[in-house]
Amino acid sequence: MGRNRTIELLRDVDDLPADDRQFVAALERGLRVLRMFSSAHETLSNGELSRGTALSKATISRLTYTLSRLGYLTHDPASGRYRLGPGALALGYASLSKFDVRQVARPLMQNLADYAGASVALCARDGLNMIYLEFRRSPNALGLGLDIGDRIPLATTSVGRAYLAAMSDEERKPLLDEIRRNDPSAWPKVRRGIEQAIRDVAERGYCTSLGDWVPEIHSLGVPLDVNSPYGILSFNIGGLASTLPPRLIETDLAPRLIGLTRRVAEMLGASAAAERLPVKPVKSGR
Amino acid sequence: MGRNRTIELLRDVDDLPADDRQFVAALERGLRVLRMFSSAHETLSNGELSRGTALSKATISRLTYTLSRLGYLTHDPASGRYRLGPGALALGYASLSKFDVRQVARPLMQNLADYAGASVALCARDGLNMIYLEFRRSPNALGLGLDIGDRIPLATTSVGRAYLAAMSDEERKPLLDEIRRNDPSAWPKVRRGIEQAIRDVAERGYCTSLGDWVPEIHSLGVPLDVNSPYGILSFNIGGLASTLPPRLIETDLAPRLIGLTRRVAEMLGASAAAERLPVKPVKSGR
DNA sequence: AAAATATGTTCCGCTATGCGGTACATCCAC
DNA sequence: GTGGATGTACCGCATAGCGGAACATATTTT
Repeated sequence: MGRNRTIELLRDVDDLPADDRQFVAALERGLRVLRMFSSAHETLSNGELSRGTALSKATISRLTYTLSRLGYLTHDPASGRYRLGPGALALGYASLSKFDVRQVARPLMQNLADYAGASVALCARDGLNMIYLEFRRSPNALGLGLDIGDRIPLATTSVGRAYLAAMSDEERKPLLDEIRRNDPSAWPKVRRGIEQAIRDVAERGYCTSLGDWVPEIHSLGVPLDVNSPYGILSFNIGGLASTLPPRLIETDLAPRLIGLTRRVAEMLGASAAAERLPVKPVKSGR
Repeated sequence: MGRNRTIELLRDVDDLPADDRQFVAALERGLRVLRMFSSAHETLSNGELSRGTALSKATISRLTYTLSRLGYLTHDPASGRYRLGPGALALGYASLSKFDVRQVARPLMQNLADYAGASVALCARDGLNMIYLEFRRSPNALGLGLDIGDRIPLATTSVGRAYLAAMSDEERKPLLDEIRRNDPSAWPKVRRGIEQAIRDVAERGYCTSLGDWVPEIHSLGVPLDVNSPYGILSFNIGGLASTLPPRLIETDLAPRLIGLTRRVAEMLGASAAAERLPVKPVKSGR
């Protein structure tokens, strides 16, 4: 039966088509737990995990036990709290390190961040979020305490909207559906923001979010449509509203961020080169 | 057995006490899959994964499907191969970024790497491996293509032995048992190396591995016994045998690496400060 | 050209798995 | 003390998810 035609978009957690004989739920649950750890929650207790993941206490207990045995979490016996262990590190870093857009973009991002007295980020999509791949900020910039690996919403941030604006209509459609389903009550407003962004990107090359996500934060985003394994990427400049007034964005920062994006895109002509090492069988010990 | 032409870093801690009512096996299997991806294997096919993890084809197929849906892997339809997706990144990076030993040590490590024309690494233990937390190398140094997040064996490398040397006898005991069980035939030789290292560290503050892991690689290691969430850490200098002759190590490099370690340890007086944010319940959507 | 290999996906029966309710054990605060 | 948290352990039961095999599909061999 050749019915597996659907494009593999990364459907986010939460909506499991339930009756999927292929889906390994226990794995998903375990990853839900790991996912809770971010720069905002360096350490978490079983209780917090249970609340944050909507999994039963017993289940969490088993999962944290398993993850600890495997080195993905470490347990602080004194506080009874967990934090990411050395094992977790290997996962993420491997993908980051060889990802050359970052190397190329980093110095330019730092310059612009310093110039604007704000922060500049490079993001990819992860479900209904945008995830920080690279992040530079001006030393004296105030802002949210974000860092590489953190996630921010897709629908209400400028990076997210820039991302959406760069997609083809067919790709965007299902994603918008999901956003709507995810929070129907917010949808009318969210939708307007996105449509505006699509127009803005088409006409001026950038879009904004002036307090649409966090009231006191302004930001602008520009998509980078380059052939990366993570698909479309996008840049933003973000900071306090007072630092980034609309006029400044429009006349000065937007052209600069667009320029940055253009230069990065140019520098990425020669990439690729996939090496494929053979993988030896592992003795099935156990 | 055959020559180790390709270095297999991913040997897992294969021996789990099996009958553990608390242990979630499906989760472990899924993580085994993610773990296969490293700087040596940027992309992998289902077949390679099946071989490398000793899991059945059907199981791998289900796991890669699940991981892809969740954004931890991305699938390249053309080649049929997987690579780590944006989701994976969030895991590792969160733990790395806030880990201040790295910030402190990095510049010193770079200096020493440049001076020695070799590479310098900071490692923690992950099962029976040492994992690279930070890594600096001289621009013109040849060596293994390692990077942050990669793993190398505990028992035959200098960092690993330095780590072992810094443990208390009671802690070390079970670990040594595990090493022995993991490869009984190699044990006599491995054991001698470790005992030598323990003596060396006690008497001179460092230990070496002169080709004990990879024939043409020499290295020396120094433990850093500081109160970190990852437990004991250790530094190494590593490079080609011709670059790191024993005499040079003994007279020049060892004192320098010990000095580096000492300085890092001193700088880490004022650390700690744990912030604990509350965790809001998640609407149990589903 | 098959035919032979190697690859990945799907199907399906069976059992071990892992889920969650409950009970138990601590630890706080008051 | 009691009441409210917290985390672990137990255990019955449904089902998740495992693996062998059948089925596709691509790649190479003859």
